[in-house]
Amino acid sequence: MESVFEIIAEPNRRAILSLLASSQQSVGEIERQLRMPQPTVSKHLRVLREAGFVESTVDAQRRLYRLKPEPLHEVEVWLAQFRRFWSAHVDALERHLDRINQSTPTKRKTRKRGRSPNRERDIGETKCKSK
Amino acid sequence: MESVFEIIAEPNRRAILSLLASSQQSVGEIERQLRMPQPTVSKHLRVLREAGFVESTVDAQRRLYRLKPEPLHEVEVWLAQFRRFWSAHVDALERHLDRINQSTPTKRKTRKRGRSPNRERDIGETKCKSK
DNA sequence: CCTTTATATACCTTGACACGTATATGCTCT
DNA sequence: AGAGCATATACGTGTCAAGGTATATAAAGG
Repeated sequence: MESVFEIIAEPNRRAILSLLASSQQSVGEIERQLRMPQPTVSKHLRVLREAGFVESTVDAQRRLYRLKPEPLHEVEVWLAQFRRFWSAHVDALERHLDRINQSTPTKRKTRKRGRSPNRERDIGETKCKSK
Repeated sequence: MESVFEIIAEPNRRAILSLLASSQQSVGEIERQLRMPQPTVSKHLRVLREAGFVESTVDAQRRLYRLKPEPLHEVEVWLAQFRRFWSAHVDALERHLDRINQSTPTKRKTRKRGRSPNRERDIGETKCKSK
């Protein structure tokens, strides 16, 4: 269990984090709200704690867990490199349309040599050129 | 292989995505730049493709892969609920200090009944009060 | 055609991890 | 001290995914 990304890959852990985003919770409260068995909660909390996602405070027999944002920030940072693509959604679509409609979308060394409009075998693929 | 988060949990896949963030690449280029065996690249690309992270374009025998941002945007959206914590780093620290210094942090039905300052067994835990 | 290049897939093995069940630890209150 | 609650941990089990190796598919070029 190394990376931050593996930690948040688990749905239950994400649910716990989301819950703690609103406010700190005891194990029992998490258990009830998320409807998962107590050992499961404890084990996930352990993982989250050791990874620095949460910290706990002892309150009598209870333990109150609250969020620590640092590891999530790490995800945010990784994600930042793609941020320019969000706004580029429409742009990308346009460029895509260009690509399939015309023959000189961007820089291309080889250019169209006449191909028949036969389908690809792999779905999801877009034939763009041939030579 | 369901969720977007499981997809990006894999380090090699994240590397591929990062690489594609700069520009589209052929399988061979990815293979060389990331120093991973070709079947590995192909398999990860397959996962990424089926999850909508990338799309491919046929260029002769090559396949050019490029990024599709939608699934990553999904991560961004999930992450948004924690965004207020980034700036709250310092705030959280302050609140924490408050908590360990005073005796009535929030609502508490039972109140202090005199306890000795013995340490917790679990490291990483912060004793905040006792009763 | 046959070879080379590029990419995809099949098969197998291995290891990690999530879960359930049972149990341990620790605290509180009477 | 004993009962009961809250949380943590140990253990056994099944599943699934990642990696390696080998092979299939397909296009290019001589």
